Amino acid sequence: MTAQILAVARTEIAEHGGGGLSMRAVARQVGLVSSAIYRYFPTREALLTAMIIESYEHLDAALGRVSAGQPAQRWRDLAHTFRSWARQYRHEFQLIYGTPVPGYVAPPATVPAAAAVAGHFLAAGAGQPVPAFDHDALVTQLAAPAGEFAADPSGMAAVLAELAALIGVVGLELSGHLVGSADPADHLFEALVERQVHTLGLA
Amino acid sequence: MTAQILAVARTEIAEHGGGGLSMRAVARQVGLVSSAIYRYFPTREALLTAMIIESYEHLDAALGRVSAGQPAQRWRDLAHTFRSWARQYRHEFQLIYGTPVPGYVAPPATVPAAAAVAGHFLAAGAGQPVPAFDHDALVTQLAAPAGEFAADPSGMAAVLAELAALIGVVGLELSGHLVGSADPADHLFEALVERQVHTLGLA
DNA sequence: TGTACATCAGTGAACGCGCGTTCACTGATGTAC
DNA sequence: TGTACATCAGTGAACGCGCGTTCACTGATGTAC
Repeated sequence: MTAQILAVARTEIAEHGGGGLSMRAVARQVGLVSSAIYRYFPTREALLTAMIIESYEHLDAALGRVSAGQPAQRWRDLAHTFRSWARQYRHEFQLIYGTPVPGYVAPPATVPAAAAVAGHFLAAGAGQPVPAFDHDALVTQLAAPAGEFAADPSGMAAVLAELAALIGVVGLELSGHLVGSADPADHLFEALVERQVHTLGLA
Repeated sequence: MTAQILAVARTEIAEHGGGGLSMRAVARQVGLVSSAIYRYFPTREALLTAMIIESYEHLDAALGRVSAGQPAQRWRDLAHTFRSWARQYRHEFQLIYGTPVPGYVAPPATVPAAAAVAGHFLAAGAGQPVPAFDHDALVTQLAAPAGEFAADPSGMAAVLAELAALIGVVGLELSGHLVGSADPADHLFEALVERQVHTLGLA
């Protein structure tokens, strides 16, 4: 039943976005009276949190299917998988990386799920120092988190910046900001990824 | 009166985000009865559109205050101005670059305002070819739009990608995704901008 | 095998709310003669 | 200077809606003796 609710909630989000997730609508579609859903999720916020975690795991799983290999190729594959996933599940992407749902604060439970996603990119790209991001203050700041991922701090900084770039391009693409210039964004994305491989020293 | 409505709508968006913009709430705060606001904006969507355009213009004005100078320094200044503006007016930033308000499609009227913002970055950074983005298909795709901005097509591609990176980092920062790693994001941003100056060939 | 009881998934009515939008109206201000 | 009329900003009641959440309840299923 819980699984059924999550499944319906997923389609609801796919249709109306995270902000439009309604307990009553979900209950309706799952064949329950509106109050019955509170037996499974005590609050709208709880359901939203579950959906966010699910989305991270969904993306994590997609990235997990990328085969190991040379770092450069692995980075390319991860990047393209990321974009494909985002295009296919745009509302899930936006649930995770878009504007936070108003009035909602992500509880700590979502952090590990988010970290797992970043982990794929860190594992592929943050193995070695990246000169452009090798600045004292930055390296100091990232020393501890980089340790957790067995990554180089400057490499981690670079990967975070490049992951942000991927998210940025995909976000612009999905929300139509590239219409009239680089839409469809295939070529732009391709070139960006190649530039990243170079910047990260994976080539 | 129209101006007063826009001002109140701005504070409402600052507080509740674009999705939470309510005609009744705005009317209330401007001292009108709820129906009276329809004399000024025929529809919630119309008010939202006005707000989006205002936000672009607001950002455009901030970027316009960046003094001319050497390309590298100009790019740095634009980038930092962009981030400061986004941090100061986070909901306006998200109104523009965040998840589209559900059910809302940006009308063509917003396009020139959006282009003006991009124009600052293009003027500063897209003056010359950028080898990493000098791919046939991409250059062909961007030939026409680059012409409108008197920019080099590969330079334009590079600037679009780098602008997306700025939006991406700022977006992650604002939505708390960097907590636990590169938050506050000052150092990361600094290093990113420096890397961009290099990638764009402005140094 | 049969009875008494606890558990628990689901029901249905109700709460109080805020929303976007319409519509017939009032009443002040301005214009024309 | 005075009257008639048009304009138009703002009013107030109402429409129909969907929402999150609570609460006392029914009724089936399972467990204990």
